[in-house]
Amino acid sequence: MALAIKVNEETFTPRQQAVLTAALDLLVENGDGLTMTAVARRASCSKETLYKWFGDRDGLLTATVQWQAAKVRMPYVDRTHLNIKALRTSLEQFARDLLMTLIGEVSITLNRTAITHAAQEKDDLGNIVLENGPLAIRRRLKPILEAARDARLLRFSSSEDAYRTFFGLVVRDVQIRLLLGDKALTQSNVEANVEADVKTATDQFLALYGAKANP
Amino acid sequence: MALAIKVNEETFTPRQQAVLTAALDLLVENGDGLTMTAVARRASCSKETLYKWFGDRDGLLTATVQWQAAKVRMPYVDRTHLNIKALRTSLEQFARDLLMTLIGEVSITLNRTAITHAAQEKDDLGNIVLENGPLAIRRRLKPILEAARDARLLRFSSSEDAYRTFFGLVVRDVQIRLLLGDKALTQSNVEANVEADVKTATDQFLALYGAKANP
DNA sequence: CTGCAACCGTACCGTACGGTACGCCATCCG
DNA sequence: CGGATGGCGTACCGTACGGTACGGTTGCAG
Repeated sequence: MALAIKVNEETFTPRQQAVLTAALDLLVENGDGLTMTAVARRASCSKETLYKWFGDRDGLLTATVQWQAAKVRMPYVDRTHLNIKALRTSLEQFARDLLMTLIGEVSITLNRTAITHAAQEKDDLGNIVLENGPLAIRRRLKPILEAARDARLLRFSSSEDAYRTFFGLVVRDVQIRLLLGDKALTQSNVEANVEADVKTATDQFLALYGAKANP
Repeated sequence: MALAIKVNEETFTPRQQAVLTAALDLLVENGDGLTMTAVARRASCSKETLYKWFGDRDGLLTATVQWQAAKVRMPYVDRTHLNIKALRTSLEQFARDLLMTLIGEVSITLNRTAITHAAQEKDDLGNIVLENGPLAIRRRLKPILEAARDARLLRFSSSEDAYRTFFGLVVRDVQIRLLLGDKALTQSNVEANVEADVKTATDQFLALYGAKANP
């Protein structure tokens, strides 16, 4: 994963990370009303330093999103001992991780910021979030799906389609509703149902792609 | 709720609709860089008129989104002659409509604008888009699902869950990727696959919830 | 014709914010 | 101790944009 390397090389000093934390906090609190002055004040640094370190406002925004998005961790899955039980556990793990991540305030903020950014010609942030979100999941999940197919646990013609179906079954309309600020979907509300949703999504996925169910 | 009523009563004169069209065009072209001056120039009207008609920038934005979002039309479905074939056709119709709508530039723009708006404390636009998007679909689809259940064509315990599964199977990761500006997902690219995706999603939904498949 | 209302075009104001400049202090090195 | 570097705080500049004011024009009613 080229991006992870890039992120790792782009190493920020602790002081810089403090600044990025301040920026992220402001982003989460204040929506995208992120001003350089506010970040400087929050981080107790001068604007001049911000510009020196990050170039301009976009640079600061990009650094913040990049740094934060890279923190998303995918679950590790042992591909060597794949049986139906292990597969189910792995899928549930992925589903749980995906759901828990994208209902978090940080994820919502990052996605909103990136989408706002993409509304202009700029697609930097969009790509960063994509790369560390949906596409990262895809990269991690696909090999497992394919391994499961090789082990005759799953059946599908396109692992791409299988992945996307899994994504859809897990996420459903939760993300878009959260992004749009649906007040009927409080975070705690959703969080309480994560386990049930994870189980349902996994069951449904296995019903659709499990070897037995898909002759 | 007050909002839906407001939409129906809030009837715009042709001149006002021309202004809203100009605003929407600018929104689509220019991202959310919508300025009052630009709208006035595009619509050949004075800023004073804009403020007189719409109050302030937010009012104009709200009117634009409201007016446009209300144009989304749901397919009509005959609930009285439900058999498995009619149900499948209806579901495909819904899926096609949903997909075609949300991959359109207008929908993407509206959603982006609403999400940007929701990033601030404001959730006006978010609710409008929600109300005319996902929630409108839900309102239309749920009765059909329940009728199909009554006709023993579908089996599920919660029509809410069934609806959300359908949504997930149809939309998958398409919307979020488009909103984030994924360059790998051109509109024509997606559009070409709509029919296949519609069929797949419907098949999968019926496999999960069809009476035969779900004993 | 006259008055009036609506509306266009434009000039104008105030503010917020991105970006820069500068003075001051702390730490470090010779 | 003295110069230099890095960084804080603040003041400042320019611009873009939301919002207002005003003069000019059209169309209509009496």
